[in-house]
Amino acid sequence: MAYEDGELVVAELDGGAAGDPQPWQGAVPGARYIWADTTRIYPRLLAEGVRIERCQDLRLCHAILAGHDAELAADDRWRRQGIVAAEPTLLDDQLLEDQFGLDDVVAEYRRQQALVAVEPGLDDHERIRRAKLRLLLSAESAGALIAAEMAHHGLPWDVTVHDQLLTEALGPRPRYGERPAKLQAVIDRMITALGVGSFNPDSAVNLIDALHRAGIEVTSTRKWELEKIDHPAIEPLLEYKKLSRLLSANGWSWMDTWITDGRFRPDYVVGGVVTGRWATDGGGALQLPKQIRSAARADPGWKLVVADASQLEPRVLAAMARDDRMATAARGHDLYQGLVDAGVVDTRAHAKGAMLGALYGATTGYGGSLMPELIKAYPQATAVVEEAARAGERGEIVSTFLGRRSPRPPESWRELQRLAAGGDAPAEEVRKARQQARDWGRFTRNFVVQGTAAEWALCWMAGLRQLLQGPELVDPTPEPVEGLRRAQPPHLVYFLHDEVIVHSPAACADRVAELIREAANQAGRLLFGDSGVEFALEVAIVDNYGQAK
DNA sequence: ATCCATAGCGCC
DNA sequence: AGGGCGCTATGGAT
Repeated sequence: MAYEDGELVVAELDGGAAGDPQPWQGAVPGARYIWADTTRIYPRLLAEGVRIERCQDLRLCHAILAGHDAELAADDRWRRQGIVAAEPTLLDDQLLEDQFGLDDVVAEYRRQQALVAVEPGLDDHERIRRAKLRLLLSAESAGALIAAEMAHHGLPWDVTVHDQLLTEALGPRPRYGERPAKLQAVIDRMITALGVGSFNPDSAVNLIDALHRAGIEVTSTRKWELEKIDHPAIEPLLEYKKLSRLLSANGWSWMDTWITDGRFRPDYVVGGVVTGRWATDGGGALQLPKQIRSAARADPGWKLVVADASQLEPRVLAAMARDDRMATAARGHDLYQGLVDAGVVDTRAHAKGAMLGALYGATTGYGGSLMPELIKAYPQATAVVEEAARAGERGEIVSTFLGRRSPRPPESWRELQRLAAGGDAPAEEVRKARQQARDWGRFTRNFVVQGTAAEWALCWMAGLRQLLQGPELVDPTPEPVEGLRRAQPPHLVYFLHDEVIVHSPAACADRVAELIREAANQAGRLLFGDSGVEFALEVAIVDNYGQAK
């Protein structure tokens, strides 16, 4: 079932009848495993205690390369939908095996390699483009391994603490179908204050109707609209919204569904966002509210090492744009303060507003109004996002630093642009077309920075994962007494765009913190070489996640 | 009963 | 006003 060719090791998706010896009796050291889909294979290996050092995930790499090669893109067997159904069944497994034989895996690998190989006769520009793509393919594939390993280990989660938090906020866990006592009390307070009789506060229609009957003129029930109103019912209403959100999104049923054996195991979806960010499939791991983070607790004798990159996106922008002046502002720990110190803006809040405005495409507010200042001070960096926005407005594709490409605007978008460009289009259509073009421009503007930041984060994690396998951290003692868990080295357990958590034995947590910083520096150099940009981190060694930040 | 869009809000 | 997501509940459509 395994095919070896130098460093190339091809592993079939699955093979043989139940009971046959599996192809992996252990990982081949140093080998790069080439396979169709990490999510299909690696969880099973991890369950057997097998850890892989490197892989190439052909499905993920296909998705990236499809933006570069039309012929490859046309082979839609490799699209995610073709490989993983929402809920895979045994039939899907069978179809998959019929669809992808070993030959298909080898052929796809060869085809992908041909697109990124450095061959004689290529000019410098093309060599660099290919080298970046190779790095992106490795980083994405490493991400696939890391996501599976995170799911395997899980974020340590204390359901007792979680239950206490919920009980404190909402009252004791109610019987099925009932409202927690404190939640009901808040509703009662609100209804009394409104004085219009009982209604269902979960229904936006009922709620807005009740507010109107009480003489409160609102057009929506959004928090920020309600906050402006002076009425005794507003305070309990906002409190209700907060509590009901906690209950429905991260309450007891979430706990029952997502916490098993004291671990939170969300399904990360590598490359699940167009920009290259990860998504999750269930569990909402990327929206874990601060309210309940203290339930994420290290095991006894262990620590959580929590690290997040400070102002990652502005730093990434400075590095990818080779903007030395912005790199200088990023030299300190606080890039926004750096902008103030450089005399570009007067306050840190303004610096942050201006920076985020540049990244997201603000046109009004002080974010928008400070753009001229920012452009004057940092022409290099701002040109990168401005050009990306202009390209998007023209319907062009933009690219991250390593070469992940943005999607084409939809056909309906192109149609409207063509119509508006025609000359005799109604003024209303022209206005809509212009609006739509600006919207797409904001998307492409943000794409290049968000996507490159995602690449930095992948490289950071991939490097860290390797450093955590260093001999100093891996306990070499043999398996202890039967039934006891083997001593584990520190391992990644959580990822949130620009933040990681490592679960580490307390004794080596300090060293882990150093390695996280080292990995951040390495990632910066790996992507951008000697850009002069520091990738500052906030690192905390804590017992629970709530103590960080 | 099931699908889909929307409102609203959590995270970066 | 702005970028990217996922999740829950609601309510209309099928």
